[in-house]
Amino acid sequence: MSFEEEKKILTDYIQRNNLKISGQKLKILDSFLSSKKHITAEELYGIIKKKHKSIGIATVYRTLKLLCDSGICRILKLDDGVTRYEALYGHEHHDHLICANCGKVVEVYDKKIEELQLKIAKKHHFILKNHRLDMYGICSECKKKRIS
Amino acid sequence: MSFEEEKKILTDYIQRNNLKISGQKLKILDSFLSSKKHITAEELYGIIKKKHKSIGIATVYRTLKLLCDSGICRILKLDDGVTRYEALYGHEHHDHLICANCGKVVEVYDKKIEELQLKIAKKHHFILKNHRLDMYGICSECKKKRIS
DNA sequence: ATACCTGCAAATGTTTTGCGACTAA
DNA sequence: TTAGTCGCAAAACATTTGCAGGTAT
Repeated sequence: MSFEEEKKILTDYIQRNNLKISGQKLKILDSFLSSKKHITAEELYGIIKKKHKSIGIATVYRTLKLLCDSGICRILKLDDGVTRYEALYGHEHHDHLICANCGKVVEVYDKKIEELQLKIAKKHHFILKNHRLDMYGICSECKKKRIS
Repeated sequence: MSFEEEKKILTDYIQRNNLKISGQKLKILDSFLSSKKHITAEELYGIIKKKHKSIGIATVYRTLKLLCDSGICRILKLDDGVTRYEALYGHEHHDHLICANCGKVVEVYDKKIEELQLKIAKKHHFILKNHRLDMYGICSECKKKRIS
């Protein structure tokens, strides 16, 4: 896989902010983009460590923060309390439908809900920047298993 | 202030589960209900410690968990990463409009949004249990101060 | 009496930071 | 050359747990 577009976003951001590119940053970016959605720092660290044994977890944390700052990903906190990171580029805004039993996450989008949020914000004189809508329920598979 | 209703909920829950009432639990309940909304364990601990110097923070955590279990409050995690607790009794469901600059939280409710969520869940064959909608923006005061 | 509860301190788990050596620009 | 970066270990936090003594039922 090649992630030229994200790489460009990152290097542009790095140059604009007088930072420096490095093999570690690119490797972390690559592993992050190749990974499943909603990955934790520890999970990503585990993946990268296989190829690049000497890397430190501090570098993973530092780079994930950099990726967020540059707009490549965003932080996602669900109710389990662990911080996860979600790729943003080429990934339209969406909300989450989460199975409270098996943890499955479905990404959903509803234009009307988005509009209603803008309306609410306007009513309260807020300039809406972003939002998070996480819906918790029981998915059909878990429902069948009668676990709930 | 008296919080007889919440006290009853708690003592009922305690009796049903063969637990024991204690001065600490009641003091923590009282301080929690008297406090501002969306309090953290540390903040609550600070408040209680003024009156009841010997209390331990472990007891605060244990009691907040008990309050959640008994339905008096619920956990609320915003993007700042700290766990907050929100009173539920006499407090209908609502969503949050949060100022990304000053941290102000406005509680909002929109029936249509609630309905649309049920519809989305249904479409994906989920039984919706609950949800969290947090909208982040800039409030009118901060907007005026041109901080954003 | 018997569980449960408490405060304390230690343990845990996650994320951040200080540091000396290293490296990109 | 000179910042920024790295890996490491230590520190910083938030939260949980083990324990020995105390307390409600």
